[in-house]
Amino acid sequence: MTVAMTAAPQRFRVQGWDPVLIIVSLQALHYLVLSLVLPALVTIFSSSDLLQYEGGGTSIALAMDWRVFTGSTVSGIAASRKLGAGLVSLESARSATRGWTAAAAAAAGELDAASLSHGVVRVLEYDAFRGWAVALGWVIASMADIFFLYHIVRRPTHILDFSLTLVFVHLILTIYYSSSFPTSFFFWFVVGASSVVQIVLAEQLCVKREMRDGFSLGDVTPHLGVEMTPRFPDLELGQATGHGSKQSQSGDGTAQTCLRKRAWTGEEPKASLLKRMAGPSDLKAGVGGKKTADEVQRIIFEASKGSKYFNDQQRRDKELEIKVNRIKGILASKELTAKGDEEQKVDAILEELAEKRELSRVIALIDADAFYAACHELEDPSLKGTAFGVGGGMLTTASYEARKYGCRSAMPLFIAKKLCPHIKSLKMEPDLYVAASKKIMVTLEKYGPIAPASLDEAYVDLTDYCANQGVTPTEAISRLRADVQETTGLTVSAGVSPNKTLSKIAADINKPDGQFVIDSTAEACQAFIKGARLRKCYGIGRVTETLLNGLGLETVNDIYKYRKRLYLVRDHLGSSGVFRWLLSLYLGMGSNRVVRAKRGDRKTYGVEKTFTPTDNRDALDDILRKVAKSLAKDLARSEFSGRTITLSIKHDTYERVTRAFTPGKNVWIRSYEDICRLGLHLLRKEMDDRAAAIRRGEKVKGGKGPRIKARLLGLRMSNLRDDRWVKATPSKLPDMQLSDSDSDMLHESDNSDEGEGDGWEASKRQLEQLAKDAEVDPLAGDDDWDDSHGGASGSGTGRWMVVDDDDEDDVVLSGKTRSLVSRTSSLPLARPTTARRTSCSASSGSTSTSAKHSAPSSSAARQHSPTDSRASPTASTDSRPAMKRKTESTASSKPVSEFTCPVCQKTLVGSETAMSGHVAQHFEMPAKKSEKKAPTSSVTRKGAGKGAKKKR
DNA sequence: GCGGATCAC
DNA sequence: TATGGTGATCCGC
Ligand SMILES: Nc1ccn([C@H]2C[C@H](O)[C@@H](COP(=O)(O)OP(=O)(O)OP(=O)(O)O)O2)c(=O)n1
Repeated sequence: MTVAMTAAPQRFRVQGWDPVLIIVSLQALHYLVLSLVLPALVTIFSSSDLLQYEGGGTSIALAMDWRVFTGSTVSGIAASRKLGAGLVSLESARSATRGWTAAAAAAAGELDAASLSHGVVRVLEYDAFRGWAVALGWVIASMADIFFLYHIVRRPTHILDFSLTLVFVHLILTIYYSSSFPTSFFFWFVVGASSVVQIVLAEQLCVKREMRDGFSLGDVTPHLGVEMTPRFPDLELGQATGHGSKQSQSGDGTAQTCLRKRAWTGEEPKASLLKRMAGPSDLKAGVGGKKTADEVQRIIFEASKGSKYFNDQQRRDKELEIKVNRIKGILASKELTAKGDEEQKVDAILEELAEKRELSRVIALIDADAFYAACHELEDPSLKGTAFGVGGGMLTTASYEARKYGCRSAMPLFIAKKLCPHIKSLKMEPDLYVAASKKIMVTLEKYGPIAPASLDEAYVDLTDYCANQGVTPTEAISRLRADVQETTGLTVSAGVSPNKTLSKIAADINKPDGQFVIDSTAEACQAFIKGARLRKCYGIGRVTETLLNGLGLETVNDIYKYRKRLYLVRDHLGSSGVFRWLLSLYLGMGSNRVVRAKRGDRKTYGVEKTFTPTDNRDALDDILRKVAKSLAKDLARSEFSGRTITLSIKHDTYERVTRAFTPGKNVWIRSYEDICRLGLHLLRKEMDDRAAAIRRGEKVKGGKGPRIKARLLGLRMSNLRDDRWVKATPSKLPDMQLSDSDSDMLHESDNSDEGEGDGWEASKRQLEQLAKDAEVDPLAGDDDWDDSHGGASGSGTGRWMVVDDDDEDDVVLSGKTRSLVSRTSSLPLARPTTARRTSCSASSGSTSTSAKHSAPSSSAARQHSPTDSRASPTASTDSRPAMKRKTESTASSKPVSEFTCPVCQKTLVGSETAMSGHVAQHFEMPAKKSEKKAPTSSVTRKGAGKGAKKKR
C-alpha cells in the first residue's frame, strides 16, 4: 500500500498517464483510510464486552466483508420485532466461514440455545451499532477519496470512470472475501449513495480547478496526458452498396483508410480540443496524401495555441465536458433502478414508427462541389487544379486541390497558408454565386418540384419524372447531373432515396461529382444508414455528437445498440421528441416533403461586422452606425419592417451576448435612423449595465475590464412584417413606425423624460394596448410530423438566396435546423419537427397578428404539396400544412398621422416616423428605474408553449 | 419576449 | 498578429 502510494506520484510525472496504476493507488488509499477509520469507529460505537467476540476492532473483515453492513441495521431492526426474521438474518451470517463472522455464528448459537428474546435484542443492537459504524467508515473513506481523485485523476471526465471502477473492484473483492453476493439493501444504499456524492463533488472540484487554472500545454501534469480517441477507420456508411447503385465519376477512391502513426508524441492536447480546432472537417485530408490528418491537426494546433480564440475554444471544451459528465451521471443513476424491460419498450416504439415508413417518393439532394470555388473556376478556368480558397481572412470554402493539404471551410487564411503555402485566396463575389445558383435551380426544376436548402443545395422530388419518363432513379439522377453540368458548367453530387434525411447523407458519399442511390425498400434504407457516423446526420453537430459519444454511441446503428441507455435518459435529451427523432433516424426514416420557401418565410434580417477589437466608444458607435445603415438598406430593398431589434456583441474574448428590444406590438422599425438610434441605445445600455454589474462584483462576459472591448457588433431585426403585403392590404391596424426623417424631435424630447422613471413601461403598455385589435385565432394545425431539413425554411446563406416566385433577389431558403441541445443539461436536440408549431401555437395570439401579416404566404404555400402523389398519407413525412389560418386580421380605425406619445403624453402631428423618433428618444433615457420594474411587470407569461409542443 | 446555445452552409 | 457572415430553432426563464 505504502509502496503504491509513494510510487504513484513519481510515475505520473515521469510517464504520464497510467490508468491501472491510478486505480490501484486509489484502491489502496481507500482501504488505507478504511483501515484507519473503522477500528476507531467500531471501538467507539461498540461496547467492549461484545467486541471481544470478534477479536477486537481491527479485523480486516471490517473493511472487506460486506456483511458487516448488514448484520443488522436494516434487517436487524426489523428482526428485533419479529423473532423469525432475526433468525433468518443470523442464519445467513452463520454460513460464513472466516474472520469475525465466527463471532456472529457464535451469537447465533447463543440465540438458538437461549432463545430468549432479551438475548436476541441485545445481539441485534450490537450489530446495528456496528453496521452503522462501518457504514459511516465507508462514507468517510469515500469522502477522502474525493481528495485523492482530485489530486490523482484530475480530469473531470475521468472522475466518474475511476470512481465507479473503485466501487466495482471493491465489489469483486468483497464477493470473493465473503464468498457471497451482497444482498443487503443497506450495503448497496450506503455504497451507492456515497459514490454518487463522491462523483458529484469530485467532478465539481476538478471542473472548478480547470476553469481556474486553465489548461496549460506546457504543463506536464498527468491530467494533460494523453487521451487519444483512436481514429476509427472511417466506416462512413457500411457497404450499403449492395442495395444502392453506385456510380462515381471521379476516379479517386477515397475509401482507403490507412492507419497513421502519430505524427508527434509527447504531450498532446486533448483529442476533443484538437478536433474542435480542426473543425468539422473529416480530416481524411489529402486523398492525394499531401498531408496526413495528424499533420493537419498538429499544424492547426500549433498555429492556434495561445490565441484568444484558442482560449475560448478551451473554455467551450470544458463546458462540454461538464455536460457529458452530467448526462453520464444521469445514465449511471438511472441504470441502478432500471427495470429491464426498457429495450422491449423501445422496440415497441420502433415498430410503431416503422409503420409510418414512407417509400413512395424518390427524393434527391443535389449539392454543388466546392461551390464558391467552382464558381470562380468558371470565371477563370486557369484556376482549375490550383489550390485556392474563397474569402479573405477566413475561408468560406477551398478548392479540391487545396483540400488535399487540409484546407477547409471556416478555416482562417493564415492557417491555410501554413498547411498549403501556395494557396491563393480570392475575394468573395456573392453575385457570382447567386447567379450560378439560379441557373442550377432552373435546371433542377425541369425534373420536379424543388426546395433549395442553400445557394448550392436543393432537394428535388423525382417521383413524377421517373414515372413519366419510365426511368429508374439512377438514370434520372444521372441525367439531371449531366444536365446541370452542361447548362452551368458546375459539377454536382447527388444522393437519392425515399426521403431527405437519407439523400442528404448519400450525397456526401461519392462527393466530388458523384452520386449514390438508395433503393426504395425499408431494408436498403436501414442498411444504408446503420453504418453512418452520427455526425454525418443533419442536425447532429459537434456538441450532440460528443454527448452521444459520451453515452457510448458512435454510429447510427449504436442508437439501436444502446437504445436502453437512450431510453433511460430520454427525458434529459432536450425535449422528449429527440428520443423518437433518433429512433426514426436509426430506421432511416425522414421527411420527404419538397416545398419551396416563400418570401414570407424569412424571419429575420441581420448584419454583423467583425473588426479589430477596440474599447473605444466612439469607434464602436461608428461601426454600429455602419451596421445599421447596411441593415436599413437590406430592409428597404426587400420591403420588410420589424418589431424587434437585437444587438449582438462579440467580446474580445469571443464571448457573445445579445440584447434585444421591442418597442411595441405595432411599432415597426425600418428606417436607418430608428435602427441606429435603438441600436446605439442598446449598446450604451449594455455598457452601463455591464459596468454596474462589475461594480457590484458580478461576473460578466468579456473579461474584467470596465469597458467593453468588442471584436464584432451586429444588429438583427425580427418579428418581421411584409410591407408589400401591408401596402396591398387597404386597412389594417394602427400602424406606427419609428421612423426617420424628422430629427427635430430629438431635442425637445430630451428633457421630458427625466421625470418618468417608468416611461419605458408606460410606453410599452400603451403601445400594447393600442395594438390590441386584430383577432387571430388558435391554430388548427395539429399533429405534424417532423421535417428536419429541407421542408421550408432553413439554414444556409440566407442573404442571397432566391425565394420562390417574384424573381426578387432576395434570399430565403428552406430547411430548418433544429438544434439539439437543451441548454441546461443534457443532450441537445430538438426535435426536427415542427418549427412552426412553436411559432404559431406557442406564441401568444397577439403576436400572431403580426405573424399573419408577415407570412401570408406560408400557409397558402403548402396546400399544394403532396396532393399529387397520393401515396403519402400519414407518412413520416410532414406532409401537412400545419396551420391554416384564414381570418385575416381585422381592421382598426385610426388614421395615421396623429399620435399621443405614450410616454410624455404630448400630441404629435406629422409623419409616423416623427412619432417613432420621438418615442425612441425616451428610450435613450434612464435605464435605472425602468429597469427595476421591467422584469417583473412586463409582459405576460404563458405556459402553453411547452405543452403544446411536447405533446404530439 | 429575451438570451444563450447549437447547427448549417 | 491573426479565426467570418447569415439565418433558424429550441429551451428555460
Ligand atoms: N462555414 C461555411 C460553409 C460553407 N459556406 C459556403 C461556401 C461553400 O462553397 C458553400 C457550400 O457549402 P458546402 O458545405 O456545400 O461545401 P462546398 O460546396 O464548398 O464543398 P463540398 O460540398 O464539395 O464539400 O457555402 C460558407 O460560407 N461558410
